[in-house]
Amino acid sequence: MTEFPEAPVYERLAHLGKALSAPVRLRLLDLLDQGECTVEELAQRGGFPLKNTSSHLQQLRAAGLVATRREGTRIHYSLRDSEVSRFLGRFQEFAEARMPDLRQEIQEHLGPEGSVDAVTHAELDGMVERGEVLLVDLRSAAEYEEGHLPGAVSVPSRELADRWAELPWDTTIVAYCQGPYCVVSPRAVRLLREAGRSARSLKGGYVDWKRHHDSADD
Amino acid sequence: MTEFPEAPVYERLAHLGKALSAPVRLRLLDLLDQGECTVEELAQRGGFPLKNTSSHLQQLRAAGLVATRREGTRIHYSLRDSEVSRFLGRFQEFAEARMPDLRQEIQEHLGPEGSVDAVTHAELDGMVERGEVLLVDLRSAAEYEEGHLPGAVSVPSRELADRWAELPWDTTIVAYCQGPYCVVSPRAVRLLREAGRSARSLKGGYVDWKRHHDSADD
DNA sequence: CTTCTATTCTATCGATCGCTAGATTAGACG
DNA sequence: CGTCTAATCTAGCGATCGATAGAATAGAAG
Repeated sequence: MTEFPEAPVYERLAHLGKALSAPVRLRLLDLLDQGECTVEELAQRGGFPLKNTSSHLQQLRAAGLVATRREGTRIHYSLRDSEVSRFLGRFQEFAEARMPDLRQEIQEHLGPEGSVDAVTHAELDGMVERGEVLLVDLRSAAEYEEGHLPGAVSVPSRELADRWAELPWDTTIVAYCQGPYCVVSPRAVRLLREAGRSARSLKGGYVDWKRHHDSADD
Repeated sequence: MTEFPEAPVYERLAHLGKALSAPVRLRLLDLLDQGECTVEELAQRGGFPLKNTSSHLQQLRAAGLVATRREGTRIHYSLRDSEVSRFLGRFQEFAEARMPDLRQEIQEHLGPEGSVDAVTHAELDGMVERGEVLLVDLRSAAEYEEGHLPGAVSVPSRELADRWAELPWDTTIVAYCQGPYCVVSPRAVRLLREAGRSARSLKGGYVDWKRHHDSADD
């Protein structure tokens, strides 16, 4: 390995880069941004093998990005503080801004409902003020309990197909799911539109909203 | 490799992390933050083999972090825009904030003159207003020409030992070098203090100053 | 103390990455 | 057109990393 005077400092800096250099770890961080989770929950939600997940989490811990809390036999992981969440937001924003293939990949992954058609935070604020919107939280009941947008109704995506008739017809539905790369809300919007409803997806999902609203408190 | 639904998106995001996961690349980015450079200059300043440097630079280019400009037979590299510089600043700040071993390493690397004793930007602004400071740029003449703090005098560190007597005795000397991890200015401050001068190092060096002053313009 | 569960530790394999050295391209100069 | 220089491309080696499976730990429950 090449040696240069400042090497020790840059090697430690590179630890942070390494922590952010594996797709699995980036996904885990986004999952943790939903709220505290056990290793098992993370493995299940992310679709990773358990042992693998554990190992990645420890790397994230070594980089100072996540914290652990023991409760009985379970270990709960969470982002170490809200700064981590904000940093992740900036990291993703920065990456999207200068990697054209990433932007394209996101477009393809989400479809138009999740990207170009999505409601921005500024738009949402205006719509909420004018009372012309119903916020629908598509995540699991557990995730909704951990925290959700003010005024949002919990309709887990699995139940949406059976329950969309309950939703009022006189307002636009703005649906959101976990985060900016989650396909759930774009899909739900497509379903609702096919049912003749006025529906849009919230840009960035819950995570992105939280990132912009944690700055003040916490 | 583990496959999960959002994998393609997170794989691309991980490209950015990978770009930031090698000490050499992080050093190159900081060097480029001084201004445009040819591959050869970078290799020389960083102390890396030329071919190695070229290869790393191309990875940075693939990640959208640096841009190239051809001029005759030489190729000049530079940060792609000032956003990159700001992002790097945040990356380093974030890493320092949550990796205790990194902070410690920096302390040891720079000594007290470069860390705890250093002048912050806010302090410097006040000192400049009151006219009680002489700014000394310790970098090479070429780097000084590329850009420097307003009012700074160029005294390349090699010449300092011969020229410190020229510097006025009635003001505090604030010396700066390339960046936050550069040992040049702390060393210079030590030398000047041993010569009975009132001297301090500028926290973060030229790069850090530039990062905070490019936000407005550019 | 034993048993059970959640998680981590250890060892191994294959893939990737960084470093090195030789061959090659792109442009400048005579 | 050949020659020179700067930089990149290619191939090979050793080190590291991620995935996997078996062994081991820490705490809860009996």
